[in-house]
Amino acid sequence: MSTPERLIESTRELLWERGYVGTSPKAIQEHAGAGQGSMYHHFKGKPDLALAAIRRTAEEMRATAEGVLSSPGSPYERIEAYLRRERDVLRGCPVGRLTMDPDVIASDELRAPVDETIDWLRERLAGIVEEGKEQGQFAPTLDAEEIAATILATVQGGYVLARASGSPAAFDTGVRGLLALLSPLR
Amino acid sequence: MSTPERLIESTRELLWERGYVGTSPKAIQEHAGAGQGSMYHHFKGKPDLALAAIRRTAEEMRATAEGVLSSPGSPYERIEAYLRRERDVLRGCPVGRLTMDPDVIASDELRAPVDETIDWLRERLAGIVEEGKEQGQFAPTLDAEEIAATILATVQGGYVLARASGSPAAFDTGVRGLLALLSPLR
DNA sequence: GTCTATAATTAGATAGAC
DNA sequence: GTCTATCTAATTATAGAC
Repeated sequence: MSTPERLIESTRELLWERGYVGTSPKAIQEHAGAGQGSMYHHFKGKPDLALAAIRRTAEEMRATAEGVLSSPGSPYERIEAYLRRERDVLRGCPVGRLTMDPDVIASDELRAPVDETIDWLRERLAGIVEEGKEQGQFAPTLDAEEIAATILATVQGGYVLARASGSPAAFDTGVRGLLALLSPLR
Repeated sequence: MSTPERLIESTRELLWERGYVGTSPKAIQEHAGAGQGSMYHHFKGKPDLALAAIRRTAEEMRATAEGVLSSPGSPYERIEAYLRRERDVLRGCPVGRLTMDPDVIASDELRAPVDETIDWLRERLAGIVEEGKEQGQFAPTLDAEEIAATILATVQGGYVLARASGSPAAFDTGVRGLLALLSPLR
């Protein structure tokens, strides 16, 4: 892997684990096996490198979600597949965790990829819920945008519950509750 | 206010805004108007002070939640009151945000108050859902523990959506979706 | 109890040799 | 492109005077 590549990938991992505030250029350099001069040659500084890392993480998450959401099956089944998809629950969401970072939120540039990804996901889910309403799988009284926000919030909040308790179980419990509420059988 | 008090209150505010990793002893001292020597006289160091701050924040959150959840009304109404209670949405949850802090999660002592508070809240909500099932307000097929986890996750995740978009609206949208799914009328 | 002095380490970056 | 040297400020303390 090229040096810029290693720097970006290292930044992605450290951002996921320690957030922006908790990630120092030195730590990135050590993790990437690159010198200081090398880092500042390829990137303007920490924000520049973080932006590249965040953009890539956001892109990847979107691709993963699209893969699950566009799979065959009924709207309910696709939402279930998204909710039950394998996740590294205790590591948290690599995109969502950035919203708790004061420096990311303070920068419009760094926040943009986060905002866009979550917004895209919400719209994508809303479309599927709408489909489900048309097919009679979901009650016509439900608001697709609202349900989409609830689904996303349950996932993002599930990470919080799991990390608080130190076990992925809490995530799954919350997901099962939501699926029960959404279930077309009830 | 006494110096230790001011130090604890300052730490609480900074932890809420910048997290543990992003909060320096110096920032705490400046915010509290206390000198360095003063801080190290009253507390062993940053972790000791943070523990006092986190414990108090957890206690306060529990008291606030109990106030809303023990108010008169049906189970659904009390859950609705909890979900709709006034919040400083864009600041995030002062307890939940700590779960994204690597140093808090790495320390059993610092994580304990967070874990206990969230766990207590989940049990408290589960009891109310159970009540609702007994009264026929919620379907008997629902699992109270699961629904409680979903409610808490929706709240915690709502903060994430709101901070990503920079607007409290996303929080409210997710809450409305959940209330629609829980509604005894549907 | 509070203050100042001191100190080892890191953060975040620039300059310039190679 | 990568490296080392250098720099300013901040971090997280400890020591000891007042």
